[in-house]
Formats: sequence, C-alpha cells, structure tokens
Amino acid sequence: MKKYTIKDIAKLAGVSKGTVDRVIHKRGKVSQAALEKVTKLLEEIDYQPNLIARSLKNTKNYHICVIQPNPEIDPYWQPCIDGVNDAINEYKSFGITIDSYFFNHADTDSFFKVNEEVLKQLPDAVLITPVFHKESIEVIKKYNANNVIVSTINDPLELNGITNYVGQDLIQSGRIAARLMEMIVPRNRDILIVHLDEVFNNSIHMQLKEKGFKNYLKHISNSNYKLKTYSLQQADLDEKLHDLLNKPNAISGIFVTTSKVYSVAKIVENFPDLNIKIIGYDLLDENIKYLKKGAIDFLINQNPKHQAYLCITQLAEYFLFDKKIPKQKLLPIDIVNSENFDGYTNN
Amino acid sequence: MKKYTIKDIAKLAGVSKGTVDRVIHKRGKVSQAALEKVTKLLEEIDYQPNLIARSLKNTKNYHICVIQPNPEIDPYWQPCIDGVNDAINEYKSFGITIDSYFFNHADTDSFFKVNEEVLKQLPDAVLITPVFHKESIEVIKKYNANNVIVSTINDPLELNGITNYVGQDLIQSGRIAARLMEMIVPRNRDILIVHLDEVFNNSIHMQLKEKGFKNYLKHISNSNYKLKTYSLQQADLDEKLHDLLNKPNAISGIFVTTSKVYSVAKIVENFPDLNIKIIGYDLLDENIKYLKKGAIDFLINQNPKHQAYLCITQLAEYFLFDKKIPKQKLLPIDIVNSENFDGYTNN
DNA sequence: ACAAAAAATGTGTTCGAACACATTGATGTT
DNA sequence: AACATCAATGTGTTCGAACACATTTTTTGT
Repeated sequence: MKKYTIKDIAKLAGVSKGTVDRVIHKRGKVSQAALEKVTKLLEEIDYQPNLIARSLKNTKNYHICVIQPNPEIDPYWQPCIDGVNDAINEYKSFGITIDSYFFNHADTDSFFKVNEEVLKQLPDAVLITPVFHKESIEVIKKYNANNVIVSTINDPLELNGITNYVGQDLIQSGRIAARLMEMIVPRNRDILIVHLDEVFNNSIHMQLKEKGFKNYLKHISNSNYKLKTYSLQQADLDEKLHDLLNKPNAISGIFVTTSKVYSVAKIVENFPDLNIKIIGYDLLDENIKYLKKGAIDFLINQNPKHQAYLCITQLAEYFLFDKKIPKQKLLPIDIVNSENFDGYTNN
Repeated sequence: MKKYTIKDIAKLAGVSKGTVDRVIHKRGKVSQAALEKVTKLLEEIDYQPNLIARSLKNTKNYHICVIQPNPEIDPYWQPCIDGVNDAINEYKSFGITIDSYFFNHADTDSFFKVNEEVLKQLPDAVLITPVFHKESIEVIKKYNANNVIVSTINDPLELNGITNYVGQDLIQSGRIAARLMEMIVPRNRDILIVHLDEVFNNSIHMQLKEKGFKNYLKHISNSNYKLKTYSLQQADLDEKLHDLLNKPNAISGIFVTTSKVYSVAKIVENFPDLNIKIIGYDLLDENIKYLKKGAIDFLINQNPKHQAYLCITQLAEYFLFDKKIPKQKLLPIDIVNSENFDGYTNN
C-alpha cells in the first residue's frame, strides 16, 4: 500500500515531475505520447495527491467574517458563537482567521452598518445569519459583486448568490411538532400556534413551521383539532394568553414556533388543571428548566451551534483542501425531551 | 494577523531557527538567556506551529483495522461500514489506510480468528465492536501488549486497555424510552420490556437499557405501570408474543431494547384494537417502514454510522495532527418519529 | 538547409517544521 | 600554548506539490 508521489510517477513514466504536474493540472504543453502514458499510470495506481503537501505550498491566510445578531440582546444566538469558536480553535493553526460582527436583530440599520464595515475588509467569505429577509438579499448582492463567498445559516433565502446554506427543513420541522402533538393531545381539542418574539421579525421561518404543522394535521383522518394562530411580541403575551386560558373551552396544546417558548410555559404553569401540552424550539437554559419540570413536553433542537460550526468548517475545508461545498446542508431535526437534552447541550 | 513561523521568531530573538526549535521541543542545549528570550517571544505572539508543515514531515502511513460483525448476517452493522467508508474517503490522501474485517456475531470462534489475523499485521490501531463481552476483554489485552491502540464503539467495556470509546449512555437511553412511554401510554397499564436478538448475545447493552427504563418509571409518582421483561431469540418470539397478546389483561406498551423491534411490530400490527405503543431502536429500513405506518411510535437512534465515523476520525486526527483523543465520547441519543427520521438516515 | 519560433520537457526553488550535522566558543588539561 | 571536551548555536536537507524558469526538441518559414 505504498503512497505514490509525483516523483514516483515521473520515474515510472520516464518523464520529469514537471511533465507529470502539467498532466495532473491539465496545463497543456505536453506531447500526446507523454499525456497518455502519464494519464494511464495515474489511473492505474489511483494517484491521490498529498493534500498536506499541497496546502503547505498555499501560504495564504484566509479571512472569514461572521455576521450575526448580538447574543447579549437575544441569547438564542449565543450557541452560534460557541460553534464559531470551536471552528476557530480547530483551524487557527491552518491559516484561517475568523472575526465576528454583531448587529441588533431589532434594528435593520445596525445590520447594514455592520455589513458595510465587513465589506470594506474584503474577507474571503462571510457567514451571515439572515434574520432580515429582504435586507439580507440586498447585502448579499454586494458581497457577490466583490467576489466574497456568502454562507448562510438558520433561514433559507432561496437565493442564487449564496454559496452554501446550512440549516433545517423548516416545513418538516413543523410537521414533526404536529406529529408529537398528535401523540400527546387527545383529539377534538383546541391547539394554539404562537409566533413569539421580542421584536417584529421579518424572517420567514415561523411561517414555514406553521405551514408544516397545519399540513401534517390536515392529512390525518379524524383529527379534528381546532387550530388558532397568534403572532405576538413578548410584551403582549401575558394579557393575551391569560384571556385565552380563562375562557371556558380552553386549549390543550400550544406550539410555539420560536425559542421564546419558556415565557409561554411560565404562564401556563399557573393553570395545572388544564393539562396543556407545550412544544417549542431550542435548548435555551430557560427552556430546559421548564422541560425538566414537565411544563414543556418537547423541544425541537435547531442546533444553531452545529449550524455555525459546520458552515465554518465547510468553508475552511474548501479553502485549505479544495473540498467541494454542498449548496445546501440540511441538519437532522432533533426531538428533545427531559431525558435526552443533555446529549445536545454538552456538545 | 500575521502568521509567525519559526524563522520569524528566530530573527526576532536574534538566534537561529535551530535554537528556536530546541526551545519549542524542550530538547535542551540552550543557554538560559536564549531560552528565556525565545520562550517569552513565543508566548507574546502566541505561536501556533503550522500543523500542515509539521505533518508533511511525518511521511508514515498509518494503518487502522476495523473489526465488526458481518453486516450480511445482521444488517444492523451496515451503517458502521458506511461510516468507516466516509472516513476512508476523507483521509485516504493523508496517508491513512483502513481495512475492515468481519466476524460472525453468533460465533465467538470467528471473532478470535479475525483478531488473530489482525494482530499479525500489527496495525497502528484497531476499532473493535465488542459484541462478545469477555472475549473482547481477552483480545484487547493482546493488542495492548503489542502497543496497538484500541478503540471501541457501541458497547462500553469499562476497561483500561481502551484508548477511546465512542457510544451512548445506555442507561440514559432506557430512561428516554421510559419518558416517551409515559407520555403515550396511560397509567396503570402493562408494559413489556423485550430483549430480542437472533442469537444469544452476551453484551450488556440490553441490560443497561432495561435498568434505565425501570429506573425512570420507578421515580415518577403514581405511575403504577406493571412491567414484565422477556429475553427472547427471534425464533421464539412469535409464539410467546401471541400468548401474551391473547390474554385478557393485555399490555399497552412494548419497549424493545434492540434493533429487532420490527419483528415485534409485525406481530402487534395484527392486534389493532389493543392500541399498543411500541418503542425500539435504530433506523433499519424495516423499522422505518413500521414507523411510517404508525405501528412503531418511536425509534431511538444509536447512530452506529456516526459512532464508527467519529471513532476513525479521532484516530486519524491523532495520528496526523497529534490531536488528543477523548477517553470517552458520548453521542446524543436521538428520538426519532415518523416525521424526522429522514434527517438521520440521509447523513 | 538553417535560423527562428513554438512546443515539449527538465530543473530548481518555495512553503514551515523537524532533525541531522556542522560550526563556534568557552573551559579545562597537560 | 596547544589541544581535547563539551555546551551552545547555526546550517542544510527533507517531506510532496506547485510553479517559475531554464533547457532541449520539434516545427515552421524562407
């Protein structure tokens, strides 16, 4: 199982390593005879270039900028930083530098400002978390014009300018929630779908989850759930939810399409007799607290940490080892309950 | 953000690269003055050696042998091969060769024979799937005596001779099943725990799962489930299960601790009125078929493919880049239903 | 047939770390 | 003073691929 080098092949073919190199890289300037001889040999021994030697030659330092919402404003984004940090540690000695930039996810201006700053630096790639739908499309165009590779996570923009998207199938995500709900909420009951955020949010992921949720329940026979949808900001939640829970024909299940499910659980906790089942998103500490108590029944893990990590990893492997980047990478959608959350938080 | 090389540091410290090298590798033969100057400089600029250059120098070809049950006899083991193949593709151009060896998981002799063959080759590392508990301990001792690194997956042997174990917390795995069962089976009902395999199996993972399952149910108040445990080989299943299902006070939930859950579902299917909930293990095609139909309610994914892949990856990164191997790596325990299995099978 | 142009082929250097080997300088011994 | 000893330091080569540059061979035009 010898490892063949260019030199070995040159000797075997009776030519110089320069010629072998020209054949491998299709640089031309090679006679038909030499071309055939070397090509045949390369195939025969299944030549695999030593990627370590190859990338050693390439001494360039690659620069990746990460642009994401400030986790101090919304803690949901903290795992992204952790994922990025893991990637930094893994690749810093390979000549890849990564800088993070934060914007306020309630303020499109800050988003534009940060992107301008990044664009000035002309990094090799940017990783954008597109919470602002149409604004993101705008800035991505600018990056494309400047040959900056654009990667996105979390929210599929369906855009040509994006090199790779790492995320989840959000419609399917909604279907999963519906299937779980079906298993734990008796038929004919009322189920609430709640879109909940601190601020107005023009990203579409909540709508896609709702679509999947309804879609699943529509196609099972005799389900007869009564569905109601509310789009709320956190400030309004308390009043609205109390209204609903105090009505006579109360609800039996709540599907919260965001990571803010803990604030729903906090209120519902006070109505233990209603035996309301709650399903929501993401492994925030606050969510896990209620999951352990049994106030939240299931959490669906969007795995932002792994999304960010994987995205950076793909870029790094592309720069360093010429590895192809898949246009889209859909991560598994983890179902989390009070017993298995540990495996997802400690990774 | 310049990347400093040994040469840079030599120049800055006013010494030769040889001296810097001696400091970095603590080879001695360096004056106190030079040592201090270089050490200080290294810290100041947080010197990170270029791992690519370092490993280029190391031209050794590492050899890893994988020893696992023959997937043609038990298809559960096919994903391991897929995981290993992924790893092969990823590392073949880095000077890592991997050979697979299969044994019959019903025949300890074949296990010994294969291990003998592997030992003769003196590979750098072996990846063993220890389905035979005490036999595995025996062969691992031999590998240790010959300085062959031993990695294991799937079944924690709690043994000193093992360099790394990649797997899951099996007790917790049982608890997860119990938590799910609790959510979908009404209280006071009968629940069956079934250990099911084609052959007699002396590995302990089934016992650990049972322990976790019982442990969880014991500690919830008023659960009052009646638990019964059966250890069966597939040949005896049909008769035994029919017996049980035809009794008056029939069971409402079945927890199968192995991947053979499909053969339970196949029988239970014929008793739709009993509305029996089934939870089992692993994403075999046959299991997913029943999961989709609703005959199986949940599958717990042990992710053998990722276990194998990760194990090889860790070894490779250790050989190539001196990366530390964690003694134990516990993978998350995935809860799979009819809607999210796709994300786990297509990876 | 011969020079010039073009094509084919060969040679040598580089990347950064590792290490074998060579050189320097200080100290001690006779 | 001459020489051996030994610690400290410096130099040069290697790993495999990539590519610039040098050299040889072939083709073309007159």
